[in-house]
Amino acid sequence: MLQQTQVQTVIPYYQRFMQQFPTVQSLAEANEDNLMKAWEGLGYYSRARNLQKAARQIVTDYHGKWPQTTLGLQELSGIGPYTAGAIASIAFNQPTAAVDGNAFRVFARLLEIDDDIAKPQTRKVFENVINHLISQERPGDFNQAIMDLGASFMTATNYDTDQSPVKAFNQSYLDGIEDHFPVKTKKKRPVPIDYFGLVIQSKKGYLLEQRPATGVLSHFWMFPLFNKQSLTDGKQLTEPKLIQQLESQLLSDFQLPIHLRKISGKPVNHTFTHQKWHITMLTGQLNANCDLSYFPGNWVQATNFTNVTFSKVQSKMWIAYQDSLISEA
DNA sequence: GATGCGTGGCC
DNA sequence: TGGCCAAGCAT
Repeated sequence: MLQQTQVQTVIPYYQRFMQQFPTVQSLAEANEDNLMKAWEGLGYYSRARNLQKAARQIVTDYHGKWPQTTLGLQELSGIGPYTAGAIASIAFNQPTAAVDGNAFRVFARLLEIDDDIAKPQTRKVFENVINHLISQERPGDFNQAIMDLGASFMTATNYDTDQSPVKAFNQSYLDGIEDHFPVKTKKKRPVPIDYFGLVIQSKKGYLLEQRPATGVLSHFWMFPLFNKQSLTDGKQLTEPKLIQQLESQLLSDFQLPIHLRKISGKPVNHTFTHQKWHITMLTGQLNANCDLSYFPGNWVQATNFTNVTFSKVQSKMWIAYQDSLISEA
């Protein structure tokens, strides 16, 4: 849970999760819907699937006994160099580095290491240094202390090194160049993508579509999204023309005769690490007698939405739709 | 080795 | 608002 996620965010999820799945065995046997529901809102959902895979590996391949070395631990799904080091040092007292973002930041500043921490190969530099410095007696406490330093006095921005207990060892601070470290190249901006989001209701419920097994929000059930770019085949069309195009596509591809209209209110925006979605919400009435079975999705009553795991962007679309009903009433 | 993968908080 | 950041990993 703590991979790329702050402790503050994780704590309530962790407590609920451990209550629901108290043992490796229980996690291995968990129902997928329950698992995803327990993870709902935490993000990076492949972590949940990998966690269960790892539990199943431990039960079946390791007969319930954890591997205890960094190399052995990395055989488990979802466990990479950092997590393996953290488990090996904290749980099994192995004197091995756990290099996370905190460790990068702390040691880059302490030792003025100017390798670009955005590059994968740089991790080896830090592992080498830390494996020479780490306490042989209390390796877990050592790694935790580094992470706590990085999360308190030596944060990425607004750090307060003057109050730090290790300032006397902080070379970049002593040299007055702490703001030069760590060196980290910038990430690309999220790519903007325009969608229509469809809220279509029949007597059987709202139409939800399952996203493919790969890519953003894989496996999640959402209101159907249509990429405007692929809808027009690259051509520039006015919005009414675009909506007409979508209507005819729904009819020809899925036998859904429908008149679409924009809902009131603002479009839904949602930014992921690499994509920025701008969703124009549409709704419309279906002909009561049309056959609903051609569209590759499910019709779900709103009363059953609590049983479906919603991503943040799906929640936003649902809220936007409900708000539009209120303001139009 | 670069890219994709969520969400929330901060300024 | 937009950019950056957060106890990274799989492909």
